[in-house]
Amino acid sequence: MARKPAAQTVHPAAIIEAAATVFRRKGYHGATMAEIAAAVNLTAGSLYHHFPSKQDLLVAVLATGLERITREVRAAVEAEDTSAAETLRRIAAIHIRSQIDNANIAAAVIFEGRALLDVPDVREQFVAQRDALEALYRQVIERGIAAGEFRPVDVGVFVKALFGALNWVSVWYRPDGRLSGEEIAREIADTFLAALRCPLEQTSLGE
Amino acid sequence: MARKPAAQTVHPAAIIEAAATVFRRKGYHGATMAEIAAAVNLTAGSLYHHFPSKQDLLVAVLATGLERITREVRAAVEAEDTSAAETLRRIAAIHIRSQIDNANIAAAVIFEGRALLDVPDVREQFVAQRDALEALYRQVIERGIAAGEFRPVDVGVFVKALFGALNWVSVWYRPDGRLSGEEIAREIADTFLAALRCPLEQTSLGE
Amino acid sequence: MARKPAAQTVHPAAIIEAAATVFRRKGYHGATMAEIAAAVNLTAGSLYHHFPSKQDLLVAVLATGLERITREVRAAVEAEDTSAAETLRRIAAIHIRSQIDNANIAAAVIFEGRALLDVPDVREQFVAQRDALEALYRQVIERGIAAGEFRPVDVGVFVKALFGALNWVSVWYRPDGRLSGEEIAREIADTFLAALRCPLEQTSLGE
Amino acid sequence: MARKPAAQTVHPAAIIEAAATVFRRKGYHGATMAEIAAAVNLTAGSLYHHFPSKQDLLVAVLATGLERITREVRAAVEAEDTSAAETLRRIAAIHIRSQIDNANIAAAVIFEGRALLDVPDVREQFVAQRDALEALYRQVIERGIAAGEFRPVDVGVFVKALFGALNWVSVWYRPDGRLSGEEIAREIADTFLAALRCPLEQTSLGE
DNA sequence: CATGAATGAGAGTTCATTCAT
DNA sequence: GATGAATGAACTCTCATTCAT
Repeated sequence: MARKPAAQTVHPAAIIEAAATVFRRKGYHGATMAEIAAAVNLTAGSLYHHFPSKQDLLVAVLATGLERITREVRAAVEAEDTSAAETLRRIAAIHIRSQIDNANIAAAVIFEGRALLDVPDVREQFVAQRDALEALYRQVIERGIAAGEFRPVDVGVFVKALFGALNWVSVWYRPDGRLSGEEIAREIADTFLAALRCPLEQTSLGE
Repeated sequence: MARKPAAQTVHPAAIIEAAATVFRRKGYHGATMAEIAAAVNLTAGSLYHHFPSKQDLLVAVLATGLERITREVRAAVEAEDTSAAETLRRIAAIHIRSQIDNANIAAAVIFEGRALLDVPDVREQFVAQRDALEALYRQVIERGIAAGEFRPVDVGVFVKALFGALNWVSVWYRPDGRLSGEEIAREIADTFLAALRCPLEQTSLGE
Repeated sequence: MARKPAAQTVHPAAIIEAAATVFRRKGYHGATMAEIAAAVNLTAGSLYHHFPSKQDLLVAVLATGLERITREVRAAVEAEDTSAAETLRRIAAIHIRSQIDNANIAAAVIFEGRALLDVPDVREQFVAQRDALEALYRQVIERGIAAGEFRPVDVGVFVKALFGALNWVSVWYRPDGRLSGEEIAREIADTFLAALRCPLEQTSLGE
Repeated sequence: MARKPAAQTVHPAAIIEAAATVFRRKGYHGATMAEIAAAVNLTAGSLYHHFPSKQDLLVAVLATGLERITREVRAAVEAEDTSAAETLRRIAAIHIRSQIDNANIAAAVIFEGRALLDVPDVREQFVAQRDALEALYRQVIERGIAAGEFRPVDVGVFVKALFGALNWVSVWYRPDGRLSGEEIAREIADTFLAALRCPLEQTSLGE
């Protein structure tokens, strides 16, 4: 009751990428194992030789995405060879490049993580990893403020706003758009750096 | 053996709110008609007396959310009684208040619209409505730049960044958090206004 | 994506009987929900309106079978209007009639209970019910011995042997066989009663 | 990266025993080739170098079990060196020892044979083998009756009852129980022998 | 209008079986 | 011989949807 062998070996990474692609297009619950499998020329059943469940696939996607960007951002943050402002530029560039180069996985991290939130087992790890990434951004802002490089802002809200602005790129970026990823990163970094350096008087003066 | 139906007439708005709540928690595909129905003390079958399909429910949720915020934002934008800066403050406050007061519907607008994107019929309307809202923000920025109130920025990217920062509130806001919605709105508006007013020289000087 | 209504209401008892029938023919694991459903003119999905899972169906079958026979046997045992020997005749008749009249359910009790043994939740209840039935048989034997009606035997083994002999009927009985259920019951009761009354010397003399 | 295969040649008998073990625990349909294979340190695929199908495994298990006990019982029956009573004692002991020493295979013979009943090919052979065994028991009873050693009983029912009592041991026997296999065998043999020798009057006098 | 039963189309998952290595 | 990857069929269970009552 079975038949044919198949192509070459399928790499886990390829499956993760395929899963992310489908998750992005359909959402976790809307995605089917068959569709993911087809994307790597497998049947649904065969997928189970590589991942024990759909949920594990999501976990793998999220972990991959978070690890990748966290590693890079951490390197930038820990390389204390430069000013906080320049560090912020760098990590904005990393963040956006990550969203463009690994668009599917990055989008899954942003939008599909929620599907794990009611699974206590995995929830913890995911939330921890996500918070760790955010903490790195917070660290940069705080360092800049401590050094007098930035004006004091509410770091909590500021970092969330920055995160929101950067993550949102994943929603609207189109490869054939007007601007490249670098340009977008520069614009966004400019915006937030301007906000961090601008003398308070200018800002708080309402009309 | 059956009893009289307990509740009075069910208002469509209540169903929409219920649907939004479930969509937010489970995602559109993860939500079930039974769960939505239960939230308004109905059974799945009864829901069909009010909405012809699950998809129509989503359409209603999204339309409701977008109309509500668009109406308010439009009023603020068209009230040309004040500066662009103040207008931007106002719409930030509206945007965030909307996300807090109608948290479920707002979240659905942001995260579940995607589920309609592969349904050509509805897609157009949703995208149009969404773009119309964004156009209002763009309008404010452009007016401020034209008036010399703001420094020239890349309006496209700037508005997306602002949108991202504001929408992201829906992800992290907790009613019992440190800051109120107004405070959050003020902080975010401050940030973007600072960026819009800051003399370019300061910003563009890298290290 | 759905269609037709159907016949009259399906009684849970009918589903339980249908399930027992299929369980008997194919075994619990070999049985399919579709097959059970078909036996009551339903589709597999519809079965879930009546029983939440296949396992629950088995639980219901077993509970039904055990309750039915236990109730009858208990009545016979508690009716202390007669000798132990007569009581034993009566419960043998009940046991076998139960296996003939409710052949499918009875067979399930005997052969499919095992499928529940690795489900701790249900295991307890099933084992308890089963042991309670056996205890009734034991009670009869013990009463007879205490009354001097029966010679002393190892009650534990004796009851198991009796149970085995009676249960085994479910394996070999054919409605079109040479003997009726009553006749079979009489033969088996005769056998075990003879054993209980025979002077020990006769038995223990080997050759 | 792979290592040398660890084990020496796998004996078919070991696989049969492993299969029986799993069959007993899970039932034929509940058992998986992977689980059976794992029990002999193989993978599912490798099992097919030894047995062409799961069904063949079951056939082998049943045949092994039936052959083994049949051979021993036949030897005891054909050794006409003793009385029918003593022969019956011997075969009861053999039957039970077989169920204890080869508990898994014996249980499979009793409970899993059913899985072959809808496979015409194999059905015949299995049923024939099973009936042949039963015929040996019948032979002993008939010889005893013919010799006047036993009172006349309905041989058909009597043998089924004996079989049931003996087979049932496989359900309840625990190695750490109160009685040894020999003791159980003696008790059961005592019971049936008593029934066979008891003067009819004693038994047939009901109340 | 409300309901519950029914449906049928999957969805995720399992598994016996095959086969290239 | 052994292995692991692959397959496809089947299975349990879910769910949007329909409709008689």
